[in-house]
Amino acid sequence: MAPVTTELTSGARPGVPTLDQVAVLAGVSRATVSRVVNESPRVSPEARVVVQAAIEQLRYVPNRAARSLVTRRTDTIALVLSEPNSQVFSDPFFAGIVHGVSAALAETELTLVLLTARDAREQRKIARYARQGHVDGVVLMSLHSEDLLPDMLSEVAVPLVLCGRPHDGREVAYVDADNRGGARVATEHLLGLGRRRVAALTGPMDLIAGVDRHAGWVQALADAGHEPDPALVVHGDFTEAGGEAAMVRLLDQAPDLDAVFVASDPMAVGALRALRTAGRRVPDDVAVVGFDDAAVAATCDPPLTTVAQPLDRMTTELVGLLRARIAGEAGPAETRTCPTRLVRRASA
Amino acid sequence: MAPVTTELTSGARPGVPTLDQVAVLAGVSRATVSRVVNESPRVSPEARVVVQAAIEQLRYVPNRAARSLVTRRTDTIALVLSEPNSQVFSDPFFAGIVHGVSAALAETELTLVLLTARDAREQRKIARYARQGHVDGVVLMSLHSEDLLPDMLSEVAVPLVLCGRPHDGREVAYVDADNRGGARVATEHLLGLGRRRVAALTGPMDLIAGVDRHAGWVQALADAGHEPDPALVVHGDFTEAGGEAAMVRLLDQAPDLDAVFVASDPMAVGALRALRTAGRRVPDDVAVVGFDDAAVAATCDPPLTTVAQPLDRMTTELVGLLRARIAGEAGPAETRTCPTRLVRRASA
DNA sequence: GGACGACGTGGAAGCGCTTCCACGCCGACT
DNA sequence: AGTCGGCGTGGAAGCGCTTCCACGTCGTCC
Repeated sequence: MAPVTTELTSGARPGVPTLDQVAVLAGVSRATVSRVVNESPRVSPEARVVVQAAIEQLRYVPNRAARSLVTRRTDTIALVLSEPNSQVFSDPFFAGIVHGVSAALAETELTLVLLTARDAREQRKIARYARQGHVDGVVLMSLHSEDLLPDMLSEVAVPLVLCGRPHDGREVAYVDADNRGGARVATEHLLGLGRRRVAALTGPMDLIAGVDRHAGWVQALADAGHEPDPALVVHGDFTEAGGEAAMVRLLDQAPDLDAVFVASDPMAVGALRALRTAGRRVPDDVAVVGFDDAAVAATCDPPLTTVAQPLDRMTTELVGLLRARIAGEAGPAETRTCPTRLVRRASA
Repeated sequence: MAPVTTELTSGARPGVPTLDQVAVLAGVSRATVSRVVNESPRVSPEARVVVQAAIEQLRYVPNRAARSLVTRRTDTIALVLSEPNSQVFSDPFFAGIVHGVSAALAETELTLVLLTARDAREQRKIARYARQGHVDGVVLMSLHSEDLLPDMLSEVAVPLVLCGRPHDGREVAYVDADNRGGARVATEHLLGLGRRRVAALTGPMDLIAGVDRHAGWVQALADAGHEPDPALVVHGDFTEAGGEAAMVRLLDQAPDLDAVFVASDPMAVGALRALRTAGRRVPDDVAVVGFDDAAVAATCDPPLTTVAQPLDRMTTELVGLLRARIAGEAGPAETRTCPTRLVRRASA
């Protein structure tokens, strides 16, 4: 009897044993094996031991497709990077978020998959992926203003948390740094140094972080009674090369600037280079504050005063919010805005 | 009749229609719908039209778990980054590979998931993930010498291609740049410039790219009749900060050096900074050649002469090899070594 | 004109798993 | 001593899909 069953079910993939085979070997039913695997309390200690031995011996691993077909769970969450510019992919902030989320998940049974979408076509592919039930939840980052993914994923009704607040103020769970507050503090620091012409080298204005950091700069200047001067702002793209080019333009537009708030550290590194090339000393002639507190901020020349984001906290919140939503415990659209902190170094 | 069936099977997830519902709506059997979905030729044009309309109307998407339970395919491949140092994650080379593989897959029905493993525990998690049948194939990159993943994945018997040749010369499919040749050409270029004391700032020696690039430098010097001088080599870690520190050490060990081959562009940027700080002019006092042809190589000061790797070609080969193996067409352990190219700029 | 393929279709089995339900066993009550 | 409840267990259904097989229904060939 038993051998027949074994042969029948093991034929196709000898390397991958099934529940049945474990059950046969352990001399119990499939139901019991399943209970042991899923740590149900309704199993006697003896049965548990026997089954575990059989699992060990066969090196049994449950088939995920079969399991998720019935449980409708996958124990997988996706981190979607919606970014046409592949260079931004190597931005230390993204790397930090990916690293942090991955670390926050390490202790759990959840697996992280990273998906990238460079255009509408790939966005659709990702929405389909989610719709097909490949993942239990999604974290969306680097959202551009006209991004379709939030809409598409809402429609799919998959648990969703954004990294960065949404552009349109829609009801959706998100975690963000206090970009506006951080930029304001950075600018106030520059003003406190006695600088009168504080420029801004912003990020892309279709990224909410770009918008908010710009807004923080505007606010600090306004609070200090400064007139807004369009010559003092140039928009960058968060890359080092972009930062250098933008700084060149800024020096051209406003040769009398004596300080600049740069919306990201990679851009600030580029800006430092442009300033050096232009013969401006940092911080003597031009004080510089960056944003991110990336590794490079501590090692560049001069070391960069910058705004640190609490990456650990952000990623923990991200994962917490998403898990709560997956568990169905979540209220509507919880949000978390994490405080930033000015890190003083030599550049300002 | 029909309504009953519909209700029975649609109960749980009203938003996600099943094959049955499509079949009922189209007035055909599930088998026929399945054939249409899978583009089988054995369907009449009329049936096809009707079914497609029903699919459209219901916004039907096949359930991946159910499908892969029977087909034993997932249409997903994993790119595994086995790297404890999270900073390396933002290395432009990795970003380029991820981007390229993702692009090469864009035209196919395959989805790319990115997995990272920082320690043995996470490596085991990934092996389990593969063993559970979540992916059809795996690309492994950034392999350290004592990495367990190649062994674990071979055991799982999942189609596998390495990005970078294996340390132990084992039989396994891989794609790699001609790191050794590139390093040799770079060093020969330095020698051709008349430099006599050509140092090497290597990558980590537990990464095969680090080993091979070092070997190329050694070979070029040997070919030119130079005695090996341990003072001329320092090991770095592929990061900018590491490159800077290593350059400082190198200048200390060999103050008379007049050229340096740096095994990666981020390190070269750090090295340039160290050289400037030390008051050495580039290329006048010290000529510098990097490796990667990262974006930063063109924009740094001075622009970096560097060795370009054919990323497009490498990622195309990677995907091609893996797909062939998944399809079962592959012979044993095919390999591809892609030629590199010296890009001349101002630093050497 | 009758047998024979080819072709499109539907029925049904089964992929590996979870979970509901029923069953039998035991100790603890009345 | 008889009944009851709890507990561990096995049987069986069913998750949504693919695919084998059998079954008409044609057009075609001798």
